[in-house]
Amino acid sequence: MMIVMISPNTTPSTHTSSTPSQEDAFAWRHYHIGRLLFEVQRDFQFRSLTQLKSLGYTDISRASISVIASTSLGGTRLTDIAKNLDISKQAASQMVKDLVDKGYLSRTPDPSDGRASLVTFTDKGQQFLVDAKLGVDEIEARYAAWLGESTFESLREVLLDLLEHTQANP
Amino acid sequence: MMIVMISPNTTPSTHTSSTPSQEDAFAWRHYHIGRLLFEVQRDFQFRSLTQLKSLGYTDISRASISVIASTSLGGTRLTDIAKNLDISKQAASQMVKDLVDKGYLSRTPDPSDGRASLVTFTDKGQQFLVDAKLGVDEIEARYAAWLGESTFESLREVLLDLLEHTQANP
DNA sequence: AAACGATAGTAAAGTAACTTGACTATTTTG
DNA sequence: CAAAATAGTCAAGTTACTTTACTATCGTTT
Repeated sequence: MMIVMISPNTTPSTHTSSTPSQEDAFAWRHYHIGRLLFEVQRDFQFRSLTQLKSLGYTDISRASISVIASTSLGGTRLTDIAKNLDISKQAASQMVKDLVDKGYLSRTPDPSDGRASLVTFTDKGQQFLVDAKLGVDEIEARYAAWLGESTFESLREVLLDLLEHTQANP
Repeated sequence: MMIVMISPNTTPSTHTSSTPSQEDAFAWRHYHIGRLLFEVQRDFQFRSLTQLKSLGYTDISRASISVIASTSLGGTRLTDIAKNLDISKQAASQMVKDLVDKGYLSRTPDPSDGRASLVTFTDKGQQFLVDAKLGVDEIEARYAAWLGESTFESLREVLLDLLEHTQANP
């Protein structure tokens, strides 16, 4: 499979004709890949959270979402959540406790290890996932409309490819 | 100008042959654009912070970087930093105070407005920007090596294009 | 089988990065 | 010029963490 992405048809930003200023030497600050990723990611997060609030999920924060995203339907150990989010076990414990109190998650003893317990979704938690997908789909449709369907899908694949490399080379 | 990005040559993930499970209905969780952006962005942030620490910048946090990124060389008002980061003026004030105490930023009265002051870079702050670029360049080179130069540059342009749309449609 | 180090998790206290509410000093608007 | 808006501060509270110290279970070694 080969997906071809045509980049936006902008004129190259050579900056040669305009008045040179001190800022030019630091123009990279505004266009480096980390910043672009950050800004776009933040836009997505904002839109998603706004949608969730409009659906009545007013008790869900960014941190909550990151914990929920680290929890798989089959159940996930606290330690694995902590590792995945790169936070301490205590921090993960507190966030999970909060989401258990709010009714989205629950904890059951791990049958294969007496020390561990598995964090799982409650019915409410699974319903949250279903509802969250509505917002995600809407945002993706919006992005796809802006970029074009094929460019958007290619963006997804390139990010996935990049992610595989980053995970293989920590 | 037209840049063509060839997506990674992966087999399409149809998931048709493997054992269907409850997880399949929620597989979108792992591949939606928000998550991919988040994970890649976090990788970038981690590598950048690691590099900065190795250069001796042990007093710079993620939040510090976001404030520094919101400050322009010509000087930026506190209010604008707050708006840009979508945090309260008080939070921005505290973060700026911290970076002033650490010697990266300074505040000068705004000649055009008696209420306002401009946040600017000290020499140490400008040196930080120069040093930070080293890490950014290194990470970008790494990403480009993984993706291919043209795909990487196209990724940058697509993100920039997307960002323009998100900013135009808040 | 007892001892030992590693692992899963908790408890409690402290810190970083915020928010909210109340306020002052300027500036802009009508 | 009065009124409303804006730029910023002060103080107190909250969220999302970290650090230090600890218990319980597990796997391994001898």
